[in-house]
Amino acid sequence: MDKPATIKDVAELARVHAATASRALNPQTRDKVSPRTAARIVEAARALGYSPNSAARSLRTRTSSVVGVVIPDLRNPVFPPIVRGVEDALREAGYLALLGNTDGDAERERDLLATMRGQQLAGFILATSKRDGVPLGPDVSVVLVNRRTDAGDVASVVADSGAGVRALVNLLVERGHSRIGHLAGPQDTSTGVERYRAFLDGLSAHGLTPSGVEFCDAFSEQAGYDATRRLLAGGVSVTAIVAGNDMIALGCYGALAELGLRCPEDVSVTGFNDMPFVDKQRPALTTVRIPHYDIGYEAARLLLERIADPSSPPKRLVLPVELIERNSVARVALSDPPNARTGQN
Amino acid sequence: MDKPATIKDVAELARVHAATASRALNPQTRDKVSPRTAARIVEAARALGYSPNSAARSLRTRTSSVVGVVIPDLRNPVFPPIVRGVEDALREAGYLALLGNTDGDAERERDLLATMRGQQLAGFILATSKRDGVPLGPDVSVVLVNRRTDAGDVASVVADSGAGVRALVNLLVERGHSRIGHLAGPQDTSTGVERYRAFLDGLSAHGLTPSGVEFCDAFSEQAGYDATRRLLAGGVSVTAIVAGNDMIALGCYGALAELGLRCPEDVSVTGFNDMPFVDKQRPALTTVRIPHYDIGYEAARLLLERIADPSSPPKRLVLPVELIERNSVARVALSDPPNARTGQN
DNA sequence: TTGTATGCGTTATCAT
DNA sequence: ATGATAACGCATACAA
Repeated sequence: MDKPATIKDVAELARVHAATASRALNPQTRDKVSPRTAARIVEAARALGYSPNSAARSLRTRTSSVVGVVIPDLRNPVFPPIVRGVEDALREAGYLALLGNTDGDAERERDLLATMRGQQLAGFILATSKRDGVPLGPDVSVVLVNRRTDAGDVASVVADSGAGVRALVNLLVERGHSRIGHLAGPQDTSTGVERYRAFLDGLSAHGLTPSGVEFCDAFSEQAGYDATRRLLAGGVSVTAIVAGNDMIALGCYGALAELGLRCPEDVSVTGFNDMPFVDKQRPALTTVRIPHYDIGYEAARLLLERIADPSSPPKRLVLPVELIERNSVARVALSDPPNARTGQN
Repeated sequence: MDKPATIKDVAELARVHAATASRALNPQTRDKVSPRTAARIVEAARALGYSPNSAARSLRTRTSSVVGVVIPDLRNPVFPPIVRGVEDALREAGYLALLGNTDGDAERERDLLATMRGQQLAGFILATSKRDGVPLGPDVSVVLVNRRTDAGDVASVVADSGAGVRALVNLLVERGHSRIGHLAGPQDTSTGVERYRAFLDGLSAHGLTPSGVEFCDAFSEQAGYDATRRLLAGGVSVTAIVAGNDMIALGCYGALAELGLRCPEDVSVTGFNDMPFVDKQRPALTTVRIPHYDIGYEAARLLLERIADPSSPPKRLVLPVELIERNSVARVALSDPPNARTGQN
């Protein structure tokens, strides 16, 4: 009894034919067999520790209970909760997650997708950040995370970045800021451009214009540091900086400290993502919390829906974000000469 | 031409039999076919965009190029780099990673392993933390991470926790500390007991005994906070605390601050793991860096070795750790009455 | 309701 | 060196 039991073994023990056992064991077709024999078969399966051979099943049904999950890099702290959410939703449905990292490299992504396609996967969850098209045919189910194609024919789940940035800008304006700069994320990522646009929109809603924008070539601390140095070297004077994400904000902290500028007394800083431990920084970072786990969970739910009914229209989910006020935003000091237009709202 | 090409299509185009095509396309058996026809077959495969159906292959060969990776929770910051290392090593060998979280629940682990076993996986990497036996037969290849069975018949990769803790204790003693307490991790985890034992050993190597030990019921900030309160509520006076890991150390920071104790001036604190951002805490945490990525990478290498040659003896790898000195350890103040035995080394 | 027959795509064995 | 054949385990169309 070394080898795992097959459905034939189960059938034999239950004294039925393999086809009957198959029907009894499959929830889909269970009602096609009498309750009495079904119970006997289930019992036999349990006794033998039967677990179906998924390779055989996949070969036969041309699909599997495995979903490909492709992300840039698991070490980026936004992805673990997303992947965890995906995995939880998948497991509830009896599905498994096949994980792959691309490091944002288009070729790696193609290779990985090609390899995975050979695995008869039921679908894909793509969280890669570049904005180019989806390199998969229309026959496979796909859900995009943190990213949307310009064409609306692919399901996606994103956070409402725009609302988050506008909330940040509103907070700043409420606190009396009018000279506000932006450390924008890479403009070849959808989050980077969305937040940049929302920053512009949020400002203009208050009749303001940006006091300086610098673009980061990565969502990294180093890039944030460099961009801050550039922003301030240009002689622009700001009382607040909206960073493209938390990492960039942390880099900004470092540059500010080096420049002898205090945060938040001299310049307020905001982040984006609410990564672990930004609440423990000095000062604790005011930022926007993104429901990463929920994004992953809902993405998997959406994918499961599409797998169950491929003809269903691809939904595009936008999840709300939450403003997290901490200590990196201060009311602009009275000694700081207020902008002439300050009284207007 | 909707459906993906099969090996039969390739064979037809190359005007050979499917069996020949199979031989030509498989690196293992390529030399059993003439170079001329082999080239023709490879060309045909490329022309048709042929990619083998892994379900059929798995069904036939009773194995696959997929490895199961089981961890407690991806959101625990030690796991992402481990999983990334695993994935990189696997991909270099053309393998894929099937990921599952157990939340440390034994039943969940059993279920997951049962589900995965049905997938004809080539092997498993288990990073679950409980110390009980491995719930898999001897026929499947397994490598343990951060954990070893008491029996030495299973391959494993661990960090040298003992050396790390001893380095921490040595540092503390060098700095004049002799009243040292320990916030031990859960004693049903191998890391928890290993570090506890190493703490005792390290101390006794200097002729010291612990000035207090409290056990945490989890490797969490809250548990660290609670344990610190208990330790100090007992009236014990320590000048240094060795925490079971970084999270516990962070909880310790919190409790100390609440008690009006300054770190490191009043009490020094050490962590373990060197999680992201502990270098940005106040004070920056002195800790031990574990080569998480390498652990994952080497674990996958070991597994691949065992898959290639199941009769090879199960290796047990111990990777070196690195002491990271930052600002949470101070020389004990002169005003603090030194222990009578201080002069002994 | 249950049994029979067939094929999914691949590779291993045997024959040529 | 290549071809023919069978079998891996399962699910389904069809027959009973």
